[in-house]
Amino acid sequence: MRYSKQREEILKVVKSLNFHPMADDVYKRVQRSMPHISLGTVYRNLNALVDQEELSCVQDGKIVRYDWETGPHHHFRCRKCGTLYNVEIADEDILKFLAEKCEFEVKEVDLEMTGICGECSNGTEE
Amino acid sequence: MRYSKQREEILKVVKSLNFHPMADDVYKRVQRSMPHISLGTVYRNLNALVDQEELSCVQDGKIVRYDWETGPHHHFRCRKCGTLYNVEIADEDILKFLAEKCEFEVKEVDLEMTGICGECSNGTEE
DNA sequence: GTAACTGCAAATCCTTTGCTATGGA
DNA sequence: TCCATAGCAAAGGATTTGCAGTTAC
Repeated sequence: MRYSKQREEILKVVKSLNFHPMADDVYKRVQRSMPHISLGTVYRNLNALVDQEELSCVQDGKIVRYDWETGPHHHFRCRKCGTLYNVEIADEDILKFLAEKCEFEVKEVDLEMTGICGECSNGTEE
Repeated sequence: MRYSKQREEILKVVKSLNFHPMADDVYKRVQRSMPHISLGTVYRNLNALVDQEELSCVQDGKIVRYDWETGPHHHFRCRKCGTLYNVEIADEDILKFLAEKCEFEVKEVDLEMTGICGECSNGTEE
């Protein structure tokens, strides 16, 4: 893959954000430094970066969100604020657990957990 | 919600299928007995049935698939044939497992498992 | 009778694609 | 130079919505 200033900037933006942006979020951010960039270029590069495993992505309802984290990981969604958090749980533990519980031979798992995050439960609990 | 012949037929069709149909699959099937039904009506009724919890749905990439199973359950996708199977695993077991592994207080989990299903591994294994 | 529901078509949203121009190696 | 990549705009697919006519109750 050939170098491009646009792709470099797109990658930098996703890695700099502390949330899981959708393509349009990335587009708006990159526009600040590259006003002429097109949305198509953003989509093409995000897809390329996911293919190269420099980024990963999560399906969030109908839309795709991008994720700076490329290693195997799972997601926790806060019911209150909607934030999507990355959660690291060793896959081997989950697979071992599932081996006992599931009739199929599971090779890979994707977990989406839901609950209330720490931020949102502050003051509510204690 | 008022009765409608269309909704009754749509529900019947989803419950009769042994796969997870997308709206258009349902539309095509219902058309056999109701040639004038519109795709909009199918979408509206599928959404209504999910709201009423007479059906559930699964996000499958960009599209929504409908599911005759309304109780809590998970999904296993075969890498080879693409079939989406329903899997019943007691949520309490998973939540107990996750309580130890995850920093968040998980209230709900959604598992998407991947592997090769029995049908597809026949002959390959043994 | 009247609100909810239908069919139809247009609109919407996110995403991809075709095309010509540009720029990295 | 040459081909991958950019920008732009048009097309695409799944889904929703607006509206006028129809139907359940």
